Amino acid sequence: MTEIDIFKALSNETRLNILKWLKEPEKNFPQQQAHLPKEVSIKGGVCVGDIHDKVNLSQSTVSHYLSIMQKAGLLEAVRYGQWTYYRRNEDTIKKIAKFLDEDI
Amino acid sequence: MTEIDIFKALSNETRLNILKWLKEPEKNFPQQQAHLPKEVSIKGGVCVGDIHDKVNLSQSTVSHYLSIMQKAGLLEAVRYGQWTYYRRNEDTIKKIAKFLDEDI
DNA sequence: TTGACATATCGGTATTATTCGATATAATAG
DNA sequence: CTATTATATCGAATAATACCGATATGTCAA
Repeated sequence: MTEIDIFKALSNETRLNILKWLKEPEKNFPQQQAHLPKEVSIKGGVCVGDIHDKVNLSQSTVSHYLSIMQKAGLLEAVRYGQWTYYRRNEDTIKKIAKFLDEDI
Repeated sequence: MTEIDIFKALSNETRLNILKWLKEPEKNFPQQQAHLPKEVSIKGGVCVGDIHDKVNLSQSTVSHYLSIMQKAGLLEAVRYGQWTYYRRNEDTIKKIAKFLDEDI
């Protein structure tokens, strides 16, 4: 989870798109959280399948990309039943924006 | 010169270091601009050889790295005689910081 | 307990990045 | 002109990344 890993994770169009889409999950994933019961909410989280549906890549590639972004700290994963919900990790995103602004 | 190219250029320790060093050229390159006559000044610029001296990589690799950063828009090159002086392109650096802050 | 679904991982191939030494080019100094 | 110095480019080896399809794992429902 170094700056280098973060920049590497950002060096790909699809991964950048996913990060952008997750800024407005309700808008970009209308079917969002359909699997979750009423009383459970994973704020900002979208499951792998829904992300996969928006991307013209195989399921394994999407899963791999999400894991790259998670390892870089850009996303966090919350498992609910058979689904994994990914959402932005705003802390890291802020941190790297600050790094770029102040240290580079 | 897309955001992707910029993030790729930033995804390398040496290149990141060069960018940081060029923030304070006088401090990091004491021999700086020794080849330039008194009346010529390339503000913030450091020649390839001086950068090469600070890096444990071959001359061809350093030259290649500088060209990657230039193509990404992070650096600009000014030729003076047989030397090429590279300096930061603050416009692009600001632009990418803003992009990360606002669009990601 | 079996089947179906969601996700992760594995093993492979194709492309791209890293890095080098050798050589080409360009400018200067004699 | 020629030798020297600075930088760029070329060609090649190795490592990393981008994908894929197949399979494993984990969860739920019947």
